[in-house]
Amino acid sequence: MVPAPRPTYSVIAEAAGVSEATVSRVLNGDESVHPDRAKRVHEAVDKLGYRKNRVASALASGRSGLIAVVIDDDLSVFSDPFWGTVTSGVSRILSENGLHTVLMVSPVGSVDGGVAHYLKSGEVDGAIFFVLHSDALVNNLKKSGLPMVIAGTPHSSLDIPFVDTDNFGGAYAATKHLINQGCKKIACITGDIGTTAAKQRLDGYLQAFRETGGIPAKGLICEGDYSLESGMQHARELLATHPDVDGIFASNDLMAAGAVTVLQDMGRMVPEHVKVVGFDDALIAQTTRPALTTIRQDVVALGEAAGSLMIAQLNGEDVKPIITPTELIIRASA
Amino acid sequence: MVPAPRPTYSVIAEAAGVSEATVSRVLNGDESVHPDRAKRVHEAVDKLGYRKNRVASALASGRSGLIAVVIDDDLSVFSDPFWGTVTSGVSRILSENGLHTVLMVSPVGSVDGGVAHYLKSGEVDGAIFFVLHSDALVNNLKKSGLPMVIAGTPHSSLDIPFVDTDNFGGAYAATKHLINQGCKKIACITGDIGTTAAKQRLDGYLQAFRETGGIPAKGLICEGDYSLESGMQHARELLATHPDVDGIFASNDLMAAGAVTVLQDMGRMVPEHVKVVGFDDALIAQTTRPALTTIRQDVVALGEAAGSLMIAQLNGEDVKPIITPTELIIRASA
DNA sequence: ACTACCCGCGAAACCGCTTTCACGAAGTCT
DNA sequence: AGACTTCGTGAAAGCGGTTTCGCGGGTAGT
Repeated sequence: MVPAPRPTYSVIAEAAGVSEATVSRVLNGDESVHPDRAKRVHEAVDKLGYRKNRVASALASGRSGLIAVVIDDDLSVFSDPFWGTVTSGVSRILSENGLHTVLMVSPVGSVDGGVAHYLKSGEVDGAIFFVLHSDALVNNLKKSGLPMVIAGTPHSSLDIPFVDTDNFGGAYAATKHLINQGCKKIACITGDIGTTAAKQRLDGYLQAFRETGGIPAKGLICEGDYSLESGMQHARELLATHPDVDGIFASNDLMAAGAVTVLQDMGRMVPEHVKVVGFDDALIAQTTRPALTTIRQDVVALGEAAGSLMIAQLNGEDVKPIITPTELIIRASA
Repeated sequence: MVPAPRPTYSVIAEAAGVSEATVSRVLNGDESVHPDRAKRVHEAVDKLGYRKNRVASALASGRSGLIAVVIDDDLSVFSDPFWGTVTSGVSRILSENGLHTVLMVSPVGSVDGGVAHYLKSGEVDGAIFFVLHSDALVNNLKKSGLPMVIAGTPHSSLDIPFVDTDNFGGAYAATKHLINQGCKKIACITGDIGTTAAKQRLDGYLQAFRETGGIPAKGLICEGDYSLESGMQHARELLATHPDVDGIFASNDLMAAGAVTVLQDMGRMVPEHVKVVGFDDALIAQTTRPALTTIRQDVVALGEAAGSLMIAQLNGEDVKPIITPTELIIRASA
């Protein structure tokens, strides 16, 4: 079966009794067309069920209406609901602006892999990166003039707009909360320290600590990797080296949950003996027993911020980094 | 700064001393070009760093190399890591075949919303749907001849290829396991029964039950909605109406976790008094105490299956639905 | 040796839309 | 009233590939 051939400008133009150029003007919102003619065009479009061929449009105008979302798959990040949610936020904002999201889940390390080629091929109008470990690709692409936005704080200070959660402030608030709850010996389980988020959260913890006048004892800071297992492992070590630890700030909920499990297995009660605060307010924060006190980040808002930064850029506006606020969610664990 | 203008066929053709037509042939793998000339073309391409403009190519050939992945956002599905993972599987397979993934997160109910328009606009070569509640859009699009794949079993029997987990078999295995463990009174907390997955899992439960010669007592089957809360709520009801329940099969891990929490709060021990089996082998299955016995589905494989079905279809091959197997993971809860 | 094919290749049409350019009509200024 | 703008519009030239068509030369058949 041959799908009904779609009408083109030429048939619309004929039906409306105008030229193709005028059809184009009307359909692209050019104000200078006489209202009567514009109306005729719109009628023809409706009547014939015309839909613009975006590929042809892209070729002629040089704008594809496509924005790439590049997710580094080194860590199979995408199975983390966090990124899925960010992506859906991005996608929503973009589609509200007539743009579409091209998803690229791929290792991003290389400066001339498939992703790089694609981005340079001119098929997309911009790219949003979920950057974790390396800025190499982004840095390299900067020269090409492609509009870019980074979700997450970049490592080097490229002057590329980025969006990020207030990691520092959140971690600070979390630690402060532990202090206010009377904790004297507060440990920190960091995330993968190769990520800027982990560093910033550690800094927030340190800042709160510093304000108490003290310095974290050796061994109170352990480097985890955001996984459940690392939370468990470090909780075990902590208990061994610092049996009197009475507060733990973990850089994400998963590690916090792991720590809670271990603490309980080792006979410590949460929050009576040890208080625990996580980060993210992921689902697991609610399902852990006791439910986790944590730092909520508005993930959808983060995605939307990334999307709107991209749109502002395409409109030639000046853009500044956006840091989205966090919120302390107090539950049972601290 | 003007980005360096990219070379086009005409400069490649000139550099290689052939016509543009020949360049096109070489670059598209047409065998009929003399090896010497082909070599000259390749050399020119390498030397000049030529990259094909995919938009122009798409316009001329009618193939855009883009596949849409359409996710119904009625339920903010995308925050479920499940779909993120499926998507990354799809994306991987597609990009291995030179195709790109266009993500559309949007309510899909309407037959002529933005998504529908886009898909009909010819900008994509195919579409993969994550279908939950309604086949309306897919059904409508079928007429357009667009190659489609459905992830999840469709409600009506459109003859559109789909991929799905073996929901029936998994649920059957789960229930069977409970029976083998000596459970006499086994309840089922279903998922949102408007989804085919929930129905199939219920059927699997019923089948296993039937083979014991019995029929589930009134009230042993409760309709949940895949949420933690609904798991908790139905567990409470079950305990009230059937205090002697000794086994629960929940249609996903989240509800299973909810049920476990309630059981424990009500003084029942898991698995001693009541055994619980979930479905999915989500992260929460590992963090729940006791850890959940569950049915694992290979989510990445599901995505890859969807991608390969699409590719087969584009190649004009005959395609049949793919059902990916499940696996019983025995942990502590049953 | 002559017609019939086949093969590799270039010329040119074409994909459907955007945008520049120039033209005629209408409006403005002196 | 004549010269100068301004404004709306259509003709046409692209955008950068793909694909059809047909030509010239070599091979095959009789």
